[in-house]
Amino acid sequence: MSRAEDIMNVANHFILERGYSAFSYADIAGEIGIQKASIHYHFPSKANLVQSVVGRYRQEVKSNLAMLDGMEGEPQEKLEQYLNYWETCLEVKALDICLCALLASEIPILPEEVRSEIKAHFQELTDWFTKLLQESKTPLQYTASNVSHEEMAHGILAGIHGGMLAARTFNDVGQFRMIKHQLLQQISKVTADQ
Amino acid sequence: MSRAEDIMNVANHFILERGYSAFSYADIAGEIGIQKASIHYHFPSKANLVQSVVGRYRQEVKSNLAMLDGMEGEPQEKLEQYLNYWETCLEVKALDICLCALLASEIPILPEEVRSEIKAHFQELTDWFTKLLQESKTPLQYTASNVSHEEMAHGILAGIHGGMLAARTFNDVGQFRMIKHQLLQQISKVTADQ
DNA sequence: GTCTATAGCCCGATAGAC
DNA sequence: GTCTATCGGGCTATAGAC
Repeated sequence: MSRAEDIMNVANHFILERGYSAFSYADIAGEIGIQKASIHYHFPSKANLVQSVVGRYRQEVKSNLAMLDGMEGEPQEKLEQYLNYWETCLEVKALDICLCALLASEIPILPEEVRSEIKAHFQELTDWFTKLLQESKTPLQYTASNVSHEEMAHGILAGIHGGMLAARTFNDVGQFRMIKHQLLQQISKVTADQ
Repeated sequence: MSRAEDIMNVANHFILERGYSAFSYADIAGEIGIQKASIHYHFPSKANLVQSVVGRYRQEVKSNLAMLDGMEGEPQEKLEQYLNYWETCLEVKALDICLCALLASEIPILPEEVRSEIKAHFQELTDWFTKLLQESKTPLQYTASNVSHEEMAHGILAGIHGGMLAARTFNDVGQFRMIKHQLLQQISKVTADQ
């Protein structure tokens, strides 16, 4: 693995732990065992480093969503897989939430390059949720309640982000599982006994 | 208004804008027109200052919830009023979200005094939502979907927090309004034509 | 590519005059 | 209560040797 990738991996970890403004080149250098100046050789500025880390994260998410798109299965099952993915991440380490959700709270002080990456990521996820919901051939619970596909997609994104923050705050994945269950019920099929 | 209150007001503003680690005594001093040392006279440490600001915020929320408790009206109407309150805050200024929701993303690096205030606030809000939902005499939409009162309460909190972050990220209250509508539909009464 | 050294600035916090 | 002055440390970023 290249040194640049080492740096991005460690940076990713420290951003999740401390946020944009509270992690430093010194943190990364100390963890890898190099000097701060060496990081500047690979990533000239902090804005550049974080943009690279977020860009890499976005690519990873995109390829995961494309993989789900290529699979058999109903739309709700794909959404469930996405939720399961994050549940597993939180089980391994409560710190491990969506990089963009974490950085979003620092929006006003982020460099513009990073801010636009975060917005684009949220937009992509919402579009993906919306497309999935539209693809469903049978009516889902929320459609009976005067909630549009787009509103539900935004509701899913907000629920996931809020649930991640709650799980992290209490160091308890159960907080996320409750949101997951509630969201999955909303997008479940309407059946006769309901 | 006392000097200590001035300081807390300005601190509140800068925390919402920059978060815990990126706001400074110098920011506050500059805004008010005093010296950094004067702030240390009123609030010995940064942890102490932020705990005071969060404590004051929690008191304010508590008294608002108590006011809603004392009013006539169905449980859903009280929840709607709470959502309307935040919608108005966001309309005035997209920065103005829940202080604890904002600080929650910095949980791992916050001083323990602040961390426990945030947890306690989330717990109080969730308890209030749960109590309201239990009080409803008629079945609500979510109860038809195998979602418990407690799960719905957590879903409301997560939705509000995620919605606030989205509205702030895009500087667009519409992002919050969609969540509000979706949540209100879930807690609306089950009627014959649905 | 990595190092040492350092510039230039910001930080929280304290001492002590007034 | 507010000030000036300062301590000891952090930060991003750069210059230049190797």
